[in-house]
Amino acid sequence: MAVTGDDTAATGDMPTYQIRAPTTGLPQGVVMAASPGSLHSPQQLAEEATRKRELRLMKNREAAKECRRRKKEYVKCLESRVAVLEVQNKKLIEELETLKDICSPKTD
DNA sequence: CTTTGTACGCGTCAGATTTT
DNA sequence: AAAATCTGACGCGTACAAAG
Repeated sequence: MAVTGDDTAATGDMPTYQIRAPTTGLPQGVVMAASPGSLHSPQQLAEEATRKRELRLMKNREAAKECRRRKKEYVKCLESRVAVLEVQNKKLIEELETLKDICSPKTD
């Protein structure tokens, strides 16, 4: 598969798929921590840390899904653009050949 | 039927980028 | 500057087709 570093950099065109969504709501019902000031025991602190980590993982999980979805869409866009350009290119080549024929000096 | 190769999606981490 | 968000890379599991 050979995955080596940057991709988009080569072409220099802005990856449209990385435009940010206006608002990122939490996936499922996520309750914020009860005011951090009210935590004391190492036990509670550990639980809080675990909760924070789980929340972060959960958010990142969703973010990754969304990121992949956008990228897939972006790739589809590029592919259809390629298809269009290929057709266009073919037509231009044909036209060029026709014009060449018309303009070529006759040998009689 | 089993093995092998390939494609795909997922969760996670680390680092870059953007927002506050 | 800190927090939040995004994304490339990696490893893992699953599905499926082709080969043996």
